[in-house]
Amino acid sequence: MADQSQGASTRQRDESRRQERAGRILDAAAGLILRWGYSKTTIDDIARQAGVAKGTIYLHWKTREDLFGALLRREKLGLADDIRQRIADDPAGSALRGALKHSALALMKRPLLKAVLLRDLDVIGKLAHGERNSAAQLERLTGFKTYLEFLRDCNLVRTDLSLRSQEYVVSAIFMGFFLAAPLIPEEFTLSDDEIADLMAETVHRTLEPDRAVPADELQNASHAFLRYLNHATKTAESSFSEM
Amino acid sequence: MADQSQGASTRQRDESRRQERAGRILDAAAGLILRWGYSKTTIDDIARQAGVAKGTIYLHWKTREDLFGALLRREKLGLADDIRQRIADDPAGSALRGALKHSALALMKRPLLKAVLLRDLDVIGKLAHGERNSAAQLERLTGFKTYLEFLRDCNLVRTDLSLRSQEYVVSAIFMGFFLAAPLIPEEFTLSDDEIADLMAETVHRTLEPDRAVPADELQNASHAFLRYLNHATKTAESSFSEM
DNA sequence: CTATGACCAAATAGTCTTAATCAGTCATTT
DNA sequence: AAATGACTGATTAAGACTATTTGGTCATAG
Repeated sequence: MADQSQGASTRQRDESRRQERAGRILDAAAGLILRWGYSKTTIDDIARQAGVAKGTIYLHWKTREDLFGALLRREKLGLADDIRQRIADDPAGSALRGALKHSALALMKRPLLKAVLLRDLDVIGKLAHGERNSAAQLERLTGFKTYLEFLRDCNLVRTDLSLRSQEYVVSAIFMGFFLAAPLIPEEFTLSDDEIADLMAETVHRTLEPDRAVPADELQNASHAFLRYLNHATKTAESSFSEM
Repeated sequence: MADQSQGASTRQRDESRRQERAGRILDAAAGLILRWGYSKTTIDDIARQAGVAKGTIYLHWKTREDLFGALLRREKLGLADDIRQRIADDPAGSALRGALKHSALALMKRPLLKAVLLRDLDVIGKLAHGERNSAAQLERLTGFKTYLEFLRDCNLVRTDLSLRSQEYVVSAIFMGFFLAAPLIPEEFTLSDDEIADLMAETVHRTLEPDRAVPADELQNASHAFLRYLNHATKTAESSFSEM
C-alpha cells in the first residue's frame, strides 16, 4: 500500500498549517512581551492572544523558555534576512560602513532584539541575562573577526591598526550610536536614518581607507559579510542564547 | 574690643580642620558606596569608617541626601580639575579629540562618576535616578553646544555637518567607547589608555578637518574648552543633580 | 490523531505581624 | 562651644501563613 491513510500532500499541508500556527503563537508572544515585558507575559496570555488552547503551545515547545528561545531565534533569523535584503538592494554600500548601516537600520526595526542589545531589562527581564559572556556571543564576535580579517586582507579597512583595536572600535561605534539615542535628552536625538548614516560615516572615516574601491572588491566584501551573516545565522539556529 | 575670645588664626585653623574632617567623611562615604552600593551604605557605617560620631556628620550636612550630593559635587569638581590638569600638561592635544581623550581618561579614574555615567544601578541605586533629563544635564549639553559652535567658527571641526548631528556623534562616540568595555567579553577589551586613544582618533577622523592646526588656534580651542569646563563646574557647584 | 481546557503541584503574590534598621535629634560629656 | 552616642519614630526587612497565579500534564472531546 502507498500511504497509510493520508496522502503526502495532506501531510505536507498539515505541516505547513502547523508552522503557520507556530508563527501565530510567536507573533502573539512577541506582541505581549513588548507590551507587558517578559516576566509578565504568561503562557495563558499567549494562548488566548494566539487563539489556541494552552496545551497546543506545548505541542510546539516543551517549556516556556523554549518558546521564548524560538522567538528570539526567529527574530535573529529575520534580522539576518532583513540585512541580506538591504545589502542586496544596495550593493554599492556593502563595505564595512554599509554592513554596519544596514545592520543598524534592520536592528532598529526589531524592537525585541533592540531591547536585548540595549539590555532593556524591563522588556526582556532575565531572559537574556546571566549569559553576558556566553559562548554564542563569543562565537559571534570571533565570526565578525574573520570578516574583519578578510576586509583587512583586501585593503578595505585600514591595516595600520591592530585587529583587536579595530574590533573594539567597531563595537564601540555601533553600540554608542545605538545607546546614545535613549540616554540623550529628547530634543537632541535624531531619526533612525540620520543615526544610521552618521554611524556609517563614522565607521567609514575611522576605519576605511579613502581610496575609491572598485566594484569587484565591493562584491568580495559583500560576499564576506554574507558569509559572516550565514555563520551567525547557523549558530543562532542551533542555540538558544542571546545575541 | 578685637576678638571675643579666640584669635582670627584660631578660627581659621578650626575651619580648616572642619573642612579636612568633611573630606574624611566624604572619603569614607565614597569608599563604602563603591564597596556596598548606595542603598546599603548607612550613615552609621560612614561615621564608623570616618572615625567620627554620627551626630558629627549632621554638623556638616542636614540630611543623608545632602551628604551624597556633596560627594557627587566634590567628585565632579575633582574631575574638572583633573581634566584641566591633563589639558594643561598636553597643550598640543587640546582640540576636540584631546578634550574627549582627557575627559575620558580622567573619568575612568573616578569610579563613582563612571558608575553614574554608566548608570550602574547596583552602585548608585536611585541616587542619580529619575533625573535622566534633568535641567542640569540639559544645561551641560547646551554648554557643550556653545563649545562646539566655537570650534566650528574656528574651523577646528567640520562645518559640513549640522551642529545637531555633530553633537550626537560626539555623544555617541564618547558613550560608545565607554559602554563597550563592560559589555564586551573580557578577552576583547583594551586598557583605559588604548580606549581613550582610539576614542580620540575616532573623533579626530570623524569630526576634525585634517589640515594642520596652528598653535594659536589650539590655544583658542583650549580656552574654549576650559570655558565650557568652568561653566559646567559652576552649575555643578550650585546643583545636586547627576552628571 | 489532534486539540482542548480542567486539573495539579509549584511557585509567586499578597497579608498580616513582629523584629530590626536607620535617619535624624538632643541631652550629656568633653 | 564642639562632639558624642543613646534614644526615637518611622521605615523597612523577616517571617509565617494564605490566596492567587502559572507552567506544565493528561484524560477527554472532536
